[in-house]
Amino acid sequence: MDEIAKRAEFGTGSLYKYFQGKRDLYFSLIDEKVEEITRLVGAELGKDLPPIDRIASILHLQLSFIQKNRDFFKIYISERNCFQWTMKDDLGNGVHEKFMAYINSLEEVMRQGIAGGELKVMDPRDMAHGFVGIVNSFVFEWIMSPRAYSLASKAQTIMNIFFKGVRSPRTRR
Amino acid sequence: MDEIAKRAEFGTGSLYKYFQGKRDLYFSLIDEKVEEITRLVGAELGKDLPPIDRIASILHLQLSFIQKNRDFFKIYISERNCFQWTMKDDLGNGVHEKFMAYINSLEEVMRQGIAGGELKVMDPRDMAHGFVGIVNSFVFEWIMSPRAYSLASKAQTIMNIFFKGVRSPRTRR
DNA sequence: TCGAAAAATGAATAAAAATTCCTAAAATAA
DNA sequence: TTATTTTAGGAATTTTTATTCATTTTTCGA
Repeated sequence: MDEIAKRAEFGTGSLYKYFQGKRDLYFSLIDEKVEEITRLVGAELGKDLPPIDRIASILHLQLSFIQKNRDFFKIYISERNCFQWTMKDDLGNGVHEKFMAYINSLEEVMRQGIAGGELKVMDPRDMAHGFVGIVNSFVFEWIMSPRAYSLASKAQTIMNIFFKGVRSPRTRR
Repeated sequence: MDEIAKRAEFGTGSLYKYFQGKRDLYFSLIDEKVEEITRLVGAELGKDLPPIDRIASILHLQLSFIQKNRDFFKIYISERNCFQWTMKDDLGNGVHEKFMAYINSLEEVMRQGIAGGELKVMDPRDMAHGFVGIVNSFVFEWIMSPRAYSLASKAQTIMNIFFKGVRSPRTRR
């Protein structure tokens, strides 16, 4: 808290005027950003697009948001998986709930894609998990790396793997 | 440390006979398990199999290992992404290096698959990242959930998404 | 069985870090 | 301008938790 106060050019005690305590401060920051990306994705979902384009546009949205907020995502990624916090009380729970809401929206998009015949008949929740998994992995790699490339440039690769798979067509019976 | 000692039925001080300190204890445990799975995967890579079967068998190996060590992976998953530790010193670094070695092996398998024509021509590193991403996502979901299903049962789904993608064939031009 | 060496113990210590709270500064109203 | 309320500051306090170390217990060879 001393260090945060110093960097923010505040007195240590002043932090406690704005936040209940350390955890509250921490989760307020997380929540603010999560709220922001949630709103953006929500707006995108409002548009009437074919499922595949919808997924593509959500993907672009996310990648560019992450690229613009790289320091935040360094924290968020580790947070999302940190059970110590997540489990303990409702502060962490809120973040987890927003992530679940996101998965649910994705699942719904997948369901529409299946209904419309654009996507294979498969559990839409599994599809959603597969998708976020691929995305997370590229995001994680990008954050860890010395960032010599643009994250957004991976969008096409992600789409290709997720929609078309990596197996060569000529091996298909 | 007091709590660990209590649960392990040791005196607090005794822990310091076996470990340098808290971090050393922690990473020793992580390292032990990571070593174990690394050995198993290494043995599997030694076998002479076609790339796709190879990936399938590594996947099965991993999923059943994770299923058998669920409490450990609860910790490991959050660890792998926790920059606070990872960055700080060489204890955490060791774990990260072993993960990278795993990615490198996967990349090599992908490369062979491309050379043999079974897999599409695509950056093999991207392929490797896509694969671990999908796997991680299902593992994460399984660990978080009340575990009403077997993790190993997701193997086929993972293989399908990764190799064949989710787009319905009939939409392909 | 005895005695020396090794191992275990946990209360005491030290270090780190969160929170409080009293004082000082700033803002606002009369 | 002065009085009053509100906000900021940071040293002091409290809490937490890792580590130490003097003491006890166990082990094991003679």
